[in-house]
Amino acid sequence: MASFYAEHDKVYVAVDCIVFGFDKKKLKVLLGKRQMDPGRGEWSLYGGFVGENESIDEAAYRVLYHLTGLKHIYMRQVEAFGAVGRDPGERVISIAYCALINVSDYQEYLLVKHDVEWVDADAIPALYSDHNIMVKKALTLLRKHINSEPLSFNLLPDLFTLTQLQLVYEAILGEELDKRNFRKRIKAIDMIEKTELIDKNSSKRGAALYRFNKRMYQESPFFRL
Amino acid sequence: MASFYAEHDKVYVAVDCIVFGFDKKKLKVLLGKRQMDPGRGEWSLYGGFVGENESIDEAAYRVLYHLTGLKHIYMRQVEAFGAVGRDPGERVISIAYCALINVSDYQEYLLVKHDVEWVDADAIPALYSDHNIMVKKALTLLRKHINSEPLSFNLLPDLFTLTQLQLVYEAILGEELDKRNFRKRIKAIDMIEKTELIDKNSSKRGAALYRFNKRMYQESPFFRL
DNA sequence: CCAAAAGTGTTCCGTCTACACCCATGG
DNA sequence: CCATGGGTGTAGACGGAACACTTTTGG
Repeated sequence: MASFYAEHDKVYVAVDCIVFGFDKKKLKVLLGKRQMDPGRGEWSLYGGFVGENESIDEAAYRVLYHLTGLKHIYMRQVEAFGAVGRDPGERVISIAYCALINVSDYQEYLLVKHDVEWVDADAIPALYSDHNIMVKKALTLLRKHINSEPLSFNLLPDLFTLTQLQLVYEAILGEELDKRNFRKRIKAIDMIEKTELIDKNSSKRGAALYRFNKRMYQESPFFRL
Repeated sequence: MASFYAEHDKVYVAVDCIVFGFDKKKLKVLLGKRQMDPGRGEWSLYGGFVGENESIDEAAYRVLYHLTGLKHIYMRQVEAFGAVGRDPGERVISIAYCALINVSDYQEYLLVKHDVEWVDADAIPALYSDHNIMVKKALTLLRKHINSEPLSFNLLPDLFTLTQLQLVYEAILGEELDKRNFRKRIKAIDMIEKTELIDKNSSKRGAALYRFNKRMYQESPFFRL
C-alpha cells in the first residue's frame, strides 16, 4: 500500500464495551479492575485496542467474546470519545460499544478469571478515564430506544414471563409501570408469542412463558411498545 | 509521556462533515470533488485528519471552519466508521459529523474556492468510500431528532416565518404537513416567539417573523414539536 | 380585481391512563 | 386455608388528524 497520508498523525484507537445484563429486578453493568498501566486497579470498562487489520466492529466483538465467551450478541456503537487527555497514558481515541446479554448465559467462572463484577446500573462507582460518561451515554441510548426497538429480549432468556419483561422495562426506564396497561400493549404485538409452557419458579400458580419471534421482526422490522 | 501501549497499532483517524443547509424548499448537502489521492475528483464529503494534539470534536470544528468560515455552528457526531478497507488508500477510521447551517450565512465564493456545491439531499450522487452511508445515517438521525430537539432553527435565519419553518420540517421528514395543525403546535411552544416584524419577500400580504429563544431553551432544555 | 400566500377552529376518533379484584396453587 | 404472584376490563381524559374558508395587498 502506498503511503498517501504519511504527513498526518496516527493515533491509538480502542474499543470499550458497556455490557448490560439483567438480574433479580435490576439492570447491571459488567465492570472490572483495570489490569494494565496506567490506572491499574481502577474500576473500568473492559476494552481493547483496534488492530491494523480488523474493523472497529470486529474489535468490539473480539473484546466482548474474550470477556464473555459469547458470540452473536446484540451490540451497537455508542459514540467515539476523542478528547486529547482522556487517557492518562497516551493519546487514545476510544469507541464505546453497548452490548446486551442474558446474565444466565454468562459463565460465572469468567467473573473471577477477568476480575469483573455485575454492578447495579444505578450505583456505578468512579471509573477510569471517561468511562462514567460512556456508561451514562449508553444508558441514555438504551432508554431512548427501548420502546422503538426490540432490545429488551436480549436481556432475557429465550422464554420469559411477562412479569420478567415488565421488570426489564422498569429497570431501564427507572419507573414503575402499570401491569394491565403493559400487558395490553404486549398483547397487541404479534412478535411476542405466548407459548404453551408454564414457568413455576416464580409463583405457585405458574406464569405463561412468552417468546420473541425474531424471524417475524426481520421480515417487517417495526417495533413499538 | 511514557509509551504504555507501544505493542499496539496506531491508525489514521479522520473526520468527515455532512453539512446540511436549507434553500428554496429543499434540504441540501455540501458536497465537493475530492482534492487528494486516492479518489481525486470523486464526489465526496469534506473531511480532514485528526491531529495528535486535537480532540476529534476540535478536528471537526476546524474542518467545518475551513470549509465554511463559520464558527459556533450546531454540530454533532454521527458515528465512527472503521471497516478495514473503507479507504482505498490506507487504513483510516473516520468519524462522521453532521452540521446544520443557514445557507445565507455561507459566503458564495467559498463554493468556488473549495470546489463544493449544495446538492439536493434526495439526489446525492455516488460518493467516495462509504460517504453515502454517512450521509444516509446523518439524515436518519436528523429525521429522528427533529421533533424532540430544536434543530430546525439552525437551518434558518434568526428571524423566520412559519411557512419557512414548516418547509424545513417537510423537507427533512419528506412529507407534507397540515398548516393549521403545524401552527397550532408552534403556538404551544413558548420558545418560538412572534416578533412585531413582517416579512414582505414571500407574499404581498406579508408574514409575521418569528424567533427561537435560545436562552429560554437553555434554561429548560425540553423541546417537543 | 385577482393572484398568491397568510392566517385561523372545530369535530372526531383513537390512544393512553388510572384504577381493583378474582384466580390458581404449593406449602 | 392462606400467602403469593398471575391474570383480567372499563371509563374518562387527552392528544393527533382531518378538513375549508377569509384576509391582505401588490401589481
